[in-house]
Amino acid sequence: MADNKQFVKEIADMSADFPQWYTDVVLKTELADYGPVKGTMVIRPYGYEIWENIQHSLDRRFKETGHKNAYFPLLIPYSYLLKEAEHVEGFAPEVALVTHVGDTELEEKLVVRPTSETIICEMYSRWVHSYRDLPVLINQWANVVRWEKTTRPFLRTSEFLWQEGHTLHITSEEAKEETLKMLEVYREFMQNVLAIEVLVGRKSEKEKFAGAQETYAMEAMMLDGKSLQAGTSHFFGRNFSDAFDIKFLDKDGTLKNPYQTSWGVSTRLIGALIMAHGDQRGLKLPPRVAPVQCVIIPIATHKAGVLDKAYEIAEVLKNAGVRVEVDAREQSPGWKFNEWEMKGAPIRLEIGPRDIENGQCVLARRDTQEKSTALLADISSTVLSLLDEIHNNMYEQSKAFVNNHIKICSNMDELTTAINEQNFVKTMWCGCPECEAAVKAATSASSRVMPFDQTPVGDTCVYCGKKADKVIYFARAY
RNA sequence: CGGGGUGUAGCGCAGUUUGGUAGCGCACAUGGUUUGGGACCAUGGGGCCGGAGGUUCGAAUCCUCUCACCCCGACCA
Repeated sequence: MADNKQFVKEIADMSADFPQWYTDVVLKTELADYGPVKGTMVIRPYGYEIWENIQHSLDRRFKETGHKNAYFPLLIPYSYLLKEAEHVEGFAPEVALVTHVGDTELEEKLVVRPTSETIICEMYSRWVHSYRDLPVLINQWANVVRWEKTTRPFLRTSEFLWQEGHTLHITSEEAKEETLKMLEVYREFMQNVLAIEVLVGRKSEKEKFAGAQETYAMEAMMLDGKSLQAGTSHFFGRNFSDAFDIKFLDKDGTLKNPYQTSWGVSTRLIGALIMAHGDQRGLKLPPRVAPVQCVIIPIATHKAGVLDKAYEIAEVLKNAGVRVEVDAREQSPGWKFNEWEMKGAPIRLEIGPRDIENGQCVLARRDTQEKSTALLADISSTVLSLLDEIHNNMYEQSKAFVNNHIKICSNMDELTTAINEQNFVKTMWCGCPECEAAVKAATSASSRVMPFDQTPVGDTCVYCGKKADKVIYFARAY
């Protein structure tokens, strides 16, 4: 027991020092490590496999909604960035520039993409001529570079991996529909794959993407009550198609600019699932992205038949589609139990001589720490349904946590208290940027989203007290 | 970019006040005993103490300057 306490001490106390807990978990579970250049991160195999699972899962959804993947270049002429005014202003301070090749200075500087709107628009302008070419529904999986001043593994790194969808449409309505459709794809993915409850809605003018007409986002609540913007979907109107001269000849014989959207999620989602699901023992991975869904710990491996049985069970589970690993290392079973709990494997299967005699094994679930015995005869169906049960339980917990930490407030006193007590605040806002900024100045909580359900929770602005008709969430954010 | 903190073995730390041969725990290697919640014994390998300069007979320790990283703010996915 004393040893166990010492183990727990290896990870910072979650409630006392959440940021340090986060960093400890990332490093000790080998999700990632720091790169040699400030702000860069190495995604290690255990972390990368989570990303691959996220990718596969999302990619399938993108294709089901009619999108195709493509790949655009990393380097973009600097002049492209200048074409859309708000976009430049938003990104210029943090773009990395390539100015030299060897000793020779380039005629035109090149931008290492911070996002790909500009180059994609340039290419679209060459490809689109007729209404028959629309809609264009393209996604790319890529890395982008944003030279942020402060960084943290997965949450904010100088380079990160993401996907960015870029679509063109004939009508504004169709583009808006696409914007909301992809937001819903993300929301459904968060619920059914990452088991995270999110708040979705529209961003305020201040919080919207540089160059967008409307930005929609999903916000996930971390265990410290702070919000993490987990994905965005933008309606651009014709801002970019105008700036980049994308034109098509419509049925009526007139030249028009198409309407455009973009939407993206990044490796930040890995940060989200760490901070939405973890506990004092470390990671708690949602089963549908866990690299190892079921870890098999053989007990007393020196006894004849134990290891063979472990591999036999692994084979059965693998054939049933379970991501399974036999941990045959020469550590003690207890050591492995703790390590795999820290690494967040949803199910641990213990198999020893006693079990083999009885044709059973022990299953321990990570989410509740409960242990049960299961018959080997139908182990795959037991494990599969337990994985689903764990997923459902984790999602329900996430949902309950969010609901318990949303406070409806009608004035600044209530809001300040609620924010300081690590809650999201649901309140009314008059819509003016001054009130929004004032709330942030007073509490460091920023506006997150205006939910689609605008059922009023009051009728006066939380800051100025004047008549207000917008329901909005405020929270401290990552 | 402001405020705070930390750099000594792979990890966690002691040693710095008061200068005098670089230590402890874990991990690692070998052999043996163990194995159902972080096993034990024995032996062993591993460091020019973040870097540069200075003071000194002598610097992990004192002085100056730097660099890196972490945290909290401001800015952003």
